[in-house]
Amino acid sequence: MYTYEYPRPSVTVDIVVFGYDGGRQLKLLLIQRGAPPFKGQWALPGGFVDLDEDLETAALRELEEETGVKDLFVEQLFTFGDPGRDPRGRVISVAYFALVNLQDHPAVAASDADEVGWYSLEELPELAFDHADIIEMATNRLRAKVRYQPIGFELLPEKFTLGQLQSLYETVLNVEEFNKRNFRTRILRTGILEEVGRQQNVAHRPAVLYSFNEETYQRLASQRDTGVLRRALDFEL
Amino acid sequence: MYTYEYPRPSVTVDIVVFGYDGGRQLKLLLIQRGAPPFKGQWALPGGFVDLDEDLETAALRELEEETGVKDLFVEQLFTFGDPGRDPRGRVISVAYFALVNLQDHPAVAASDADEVGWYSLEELPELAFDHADIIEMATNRLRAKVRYQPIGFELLPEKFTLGQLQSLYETVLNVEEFNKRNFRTRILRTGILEEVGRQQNVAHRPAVLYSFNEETYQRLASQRDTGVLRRALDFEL
DNA sequence: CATCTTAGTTTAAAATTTAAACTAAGGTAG
DNA sequence: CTACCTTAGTTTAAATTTTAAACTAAGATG
Repeated sequence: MYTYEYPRPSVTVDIVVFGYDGGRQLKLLLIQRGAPPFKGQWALPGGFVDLDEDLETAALRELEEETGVKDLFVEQLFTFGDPGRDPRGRVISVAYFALVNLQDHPAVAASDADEVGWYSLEELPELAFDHADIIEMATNRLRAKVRYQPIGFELLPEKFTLGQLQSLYETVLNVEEFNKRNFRTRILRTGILEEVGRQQNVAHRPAVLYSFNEETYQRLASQRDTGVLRRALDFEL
Repeated sequence: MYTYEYPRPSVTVDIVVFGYDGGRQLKLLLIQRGAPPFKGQWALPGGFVDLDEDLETAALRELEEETGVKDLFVEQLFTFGDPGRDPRGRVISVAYFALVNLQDHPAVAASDADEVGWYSLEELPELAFDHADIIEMATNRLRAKVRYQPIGFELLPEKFTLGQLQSLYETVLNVEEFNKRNFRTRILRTGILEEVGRQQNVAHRPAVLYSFNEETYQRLASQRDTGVLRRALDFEL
């Protein structure tokens, strides 16, 4: 038992993981709760923060324990602290936002006796706690961020074509179709893509494969020259 | 005394308040700590969250208690939770980011026996805890945000001239001088400014006074038409 | 070898951005 | 009352960027 002079809240982490499989829908990683409260309902992966553990570490640990997913892009989203958001008492949750490509992280090893699943963002089940709010904020963040930081690459496999990249942007931004020529020109102009080969065995002209050049990106970003990126990623809607 | 089955961290809020007085430097609101740890050193306003109180409410309450400043623009910045960031034990701090104009919130009523002061952002004293990191992140957020959201208005008095607005942007972004004609054209094109009179008793041609039109802004922002704003606020550096 | 599908280019018209030279409106000093 | 100082604000033409049409390219398949 632990005793303190003043009352203290519990602190948890929750993690919103977006996945992309090349289709027209983004996916979201959810677990089915095996214990009360909200037993049987779907929720975000997450759990209590250990006292000697960094917040981001806690989020990644809980994610791996509950879903087997690891090695992915992650950043802090927002801290949800409404009194009353958790029926067990005052629970403050630091929410994280993560991106992963489903090719490289396909199977999800269920553990901790909870079910795990990838849900289409447009067809989510009823969610526990205030997790619907957290997901809404994460979705807004993704849509905003994709327009000024090259985070889209986190959702694609190591090597990808410009067509795949364009489909991803169209999916994230929920847009019918961008102008192909201009998408190509804008993206390539930034210099953050690197040619790394060609498609094999496709029943049409094989596309050039690209990979994301982190080095060039860091140079652009640090030079305060983010205008190049912003202008390139700022598609007409 | 309060007893729990598992150990719990303490949760605090800290608030980074930027002020602007028309000069070439942004100001930051700091308090001098009256109690250990870091007694006598300067720090951000902040304190412990009450158990039945919203996080933002806690930040605003602590700010008013410690500095007398209230009624200002505020948003969540980031949650700092490194084990070891506070010598008293595990303390997780939800940091907030705030903007205020110094004309309307000039005097700062010291209370709680601490000293209070506005410091130039370029000449900060040594700071307690990890508050230097928090301030650095807040400054980056301000510089990034000013380019795609019209938050600059929060730092100016109700009525202002285009010259004042331009000076503010030059100060925030640390830029010598923007092109006057283009600044004017871009800002006015958005329609978020409203003419509300003229300067009086100035030794030169009196400028038109403007105020921020929240309604137009909301309309633009909700229409997903944020490109108008981004393009207008995206100054060449 | 014709045909299908997706990849990728060239380019001219339209739109926007840039910045130079200019005019305007007050106060102040003599 | 007039010349002059300071800052406000405009007009506009040249330079640049964006847009989107019509086109060519490359491989697989039957």
